[in-house]
Amino acid sequence: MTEQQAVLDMLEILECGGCVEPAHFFTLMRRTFRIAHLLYLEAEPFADELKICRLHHTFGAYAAEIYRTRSLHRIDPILKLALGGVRPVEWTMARHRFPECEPLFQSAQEIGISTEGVALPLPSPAGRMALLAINVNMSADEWSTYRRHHLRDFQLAANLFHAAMLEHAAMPGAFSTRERLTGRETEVLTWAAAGKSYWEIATILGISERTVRFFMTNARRKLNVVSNTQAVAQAVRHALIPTV
Amino acid sequence: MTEQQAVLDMLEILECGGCVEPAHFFTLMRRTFRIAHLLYLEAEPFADELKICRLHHTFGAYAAEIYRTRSLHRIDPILKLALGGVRPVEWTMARHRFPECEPLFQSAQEIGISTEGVALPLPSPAGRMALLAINVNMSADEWSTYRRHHLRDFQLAANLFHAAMLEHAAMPGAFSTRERLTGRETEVLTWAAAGKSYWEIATILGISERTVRFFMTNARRKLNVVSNTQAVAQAVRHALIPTV
DNA sequence: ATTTGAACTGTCACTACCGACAGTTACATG
DNA sequence: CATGTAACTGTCGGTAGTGACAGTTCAAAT
Repeated sequence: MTEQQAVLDMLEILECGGCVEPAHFFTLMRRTFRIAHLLYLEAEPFADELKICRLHHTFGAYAAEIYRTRSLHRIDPILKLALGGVRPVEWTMARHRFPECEPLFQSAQEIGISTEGVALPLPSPAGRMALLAINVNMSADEWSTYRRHHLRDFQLAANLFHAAMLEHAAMPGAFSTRERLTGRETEVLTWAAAGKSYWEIATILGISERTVRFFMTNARRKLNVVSNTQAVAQAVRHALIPTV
Repeated sequence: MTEQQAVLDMLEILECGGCVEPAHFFTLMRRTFRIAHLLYLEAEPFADELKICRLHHTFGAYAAEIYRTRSLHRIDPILKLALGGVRPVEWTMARHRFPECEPLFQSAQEIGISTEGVALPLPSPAGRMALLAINVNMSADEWSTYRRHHLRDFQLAANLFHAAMLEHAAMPGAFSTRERLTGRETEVLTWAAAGKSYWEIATILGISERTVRFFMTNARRKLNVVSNTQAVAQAVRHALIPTV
């Protein structure tokens, strides 16, 4: 019961935003739970590539070196599953479902890293994804029980830490200087994103082609872009127009 | 402790994917916890509008009617906060921070709905957002303690249910028929999304303008679209190109 | 009552885009 | 060796997009 109390206390600390340092969070987690290692990754997935935005972990430089030099990210099923879904990914489950990823787990064993753990997907707004991977030094049975009791703690802790990370570094604030688009500008952009030409949009909206171009020009100016194509890319990225 | 057991059992049921019916999930939640009402909303936010994709709740038709006729969605701070962030939103906190939303809480009291609760943001891939709102019939003190103990359960349950909903209806499968884009096609699309013309892209990539058009044509064909603008919109939506 | 912003329209000249024609080269896979 | 895929290039003719010129109308806000 005193353990329960420690967990609740830790979650309260996290919720009050008292933890934006990854190292601090990792220490807190390892002190509260029987966790061997932690990894937090924020990335932008596109096609089958990954653009890493933030990466923090406790596996050490040597493990990272091994992972990089052997290009293990190419076969890592945990990355694939966690950044592509919203459900917790059990490491052993991933291992059995993707036989081609054996080199990854064998490399881990080589350098003395356990192969039991779970990865929690943390979807973020704006198409980015993150994950918190938790690695434990336990037997399969032990882990099964431990996981059952603490997955909820892991999930909430991960969410709160992720929230703190996002709020902390939401600073790139390049989009605040943006003028608001009017209703017509949004409509015109929406139809352009659907592949309609000026003439078609004019017909759809029941206005003249010249007027469509007028709205589009205003939209380009407000978005600070040089072509309709770029305007639509911006609008989709910043969720300024709905999916049709 | 038997209550703890019930909670763990419920979470296990959810994790095994045994619950994709919202009504079923709501019943399970209300049986396991002291919850008055639940609401699950999946929506696509754009500008300050909302496109509702899925909505399930237990508040009843009358409450929904009141909410709609009085346009309470316009002032609802819970929608705004939960669909714009990743941190749990406490109802009373929202009420105090946004004085202009009083009509919402007064309407709730009018029809006998408690004003204590929490909303859990559930970010989804592809720019969509969802939330699970939990409404309880408790005094502020009671709720404070209850919430402290069970927020982690709510969060995990919400995540697992949300995952089940996404997996269940990911079927609109319009994008599975899509051919994979090659490296050059992706590059060309990326630069087009950045507002570059064919000539500029050709210069950047060190190839002829004709070749740029060749790649773009292939990309349009593969994406089944009619213009570069539409191609870029599609590519951004399906996360086929990185943010530059 | 004036100002502001959104919605709307027209013409001209230039540039960018797009489809259809018809190819070459290099590399991997069966 | 054949097949396939990616990367690459050229030309022609038509359509679409873009900037700069110069306006009107209507409703809401100051």
